[in-house]
Amino acid sequence: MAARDYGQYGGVARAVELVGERWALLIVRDLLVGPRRYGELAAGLPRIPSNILAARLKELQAGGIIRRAPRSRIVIYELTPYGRELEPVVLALGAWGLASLDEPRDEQVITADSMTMDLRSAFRPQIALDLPATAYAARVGGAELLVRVDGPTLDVRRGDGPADLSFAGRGIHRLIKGELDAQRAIATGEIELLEGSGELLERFGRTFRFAA
Amino acid sequence: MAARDYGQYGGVARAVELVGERWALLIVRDLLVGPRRYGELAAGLPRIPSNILAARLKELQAGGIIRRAPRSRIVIYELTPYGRELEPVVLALGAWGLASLDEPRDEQVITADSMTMDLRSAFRPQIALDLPATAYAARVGGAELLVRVDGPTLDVRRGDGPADLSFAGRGIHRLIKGELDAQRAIATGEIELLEGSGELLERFGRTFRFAA
DNA sequence: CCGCATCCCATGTGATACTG
DNA sequence: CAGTATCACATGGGATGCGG
Repeated sequence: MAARDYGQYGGVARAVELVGERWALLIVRDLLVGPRRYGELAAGLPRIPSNILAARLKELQAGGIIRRAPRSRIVIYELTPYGRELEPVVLALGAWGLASLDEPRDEQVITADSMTMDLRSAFRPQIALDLPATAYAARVGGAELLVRVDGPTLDVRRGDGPADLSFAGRGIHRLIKGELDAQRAIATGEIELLEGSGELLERFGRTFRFAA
Repeated sequence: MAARDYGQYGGVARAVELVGERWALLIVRDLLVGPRRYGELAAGLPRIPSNILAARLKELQAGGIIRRAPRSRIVIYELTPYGRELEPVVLALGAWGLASLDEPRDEQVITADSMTMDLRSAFRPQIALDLPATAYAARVGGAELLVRVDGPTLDVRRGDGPADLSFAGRGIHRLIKGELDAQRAIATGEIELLEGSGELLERFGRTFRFAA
């Protein structure tokens, strides 16, 4: 049950003993978006076997990374303060991984929490500072996100709502990476504009951009 | 042979598919210190089975993270530019892991490369800026490191050499974490002063400090 | 030697089924 | 809903072998 150890004494070895097991960092990623129930985690990690999810949750608790939310009638998992300190790690890892993403395969899902963290990884506060506050509604796969940018602050939440620009499509990551121009994305149908102007999609592309 | 995938399209999932397998990040950690031969990697990862090391090296090559150094008669592994972009990730992960390190168990080894990255994780350039240039020689376990701090720059290399302070002992991490005061470390023998003053050990402790 | 490849067994993982 | 139980299978660990 205890994570297998590497026989080394050092920061990186200790870290991978705590969160290096398969699925562990994806659980942490989703919990960085917010506290989640067991079933929500399972839904956000469609291919994780339930016994593995249960085992990881125990290990992460034993490691002091997550805990069951106290004084809550239902079971809710949340990060401890120490677990929350993984945020820069996960954001950096996500940014690094974004760089080598190619086009999504049909079998690959894009979940709300995953997309949320990708947007956080790619968000450029300095750029957003000079742009007017904007609300975007994005639909990708089954996930609906409401993305509010206001100066240097970013707020992403699930669900729908009023937005300046509403769009859908699985080409969002490639737009963020600069591989896909906003105009072309609309022209080829890789991104479908539901409401709002193409200019706002360009603004989105400037606000969220993977910095090589 | 291809890393098992998670069925998700996103930055973090992609990243853990590339470097999430057991031992992979420790190999990257050591290669961040410098190019290494197969045998050097094996020596720096004492408990890795040779077949696993061979498998990981292939996977990391396939992922574009490492390569065999070109125009070299002997086999040398080094990071690609993309692999080198993992440095902030590994440093952040190392710093996070340092926070939950307790005392080293006897069976745990401290390797030169591991210690080097821990020092990089804990180095505080702003603090060092106001301190005189100093050379430290540290011996911990079997590893000998020559640590040169000059203003905001840090240089760590293996081996011995002239130093202002020379010390040994397995208590260095706890000194860095502030759990152990320099005076006490000397008094209890957790750190043995070979050459130089206790004041220099305090300077070391201020220069390398894990920032919670 | 160095850079792996093979073999065998223990352990971890994945799919499915099941329970309080 | 929140997990256990079970079992087939893939992967990891340790020892050993082997060609260049």
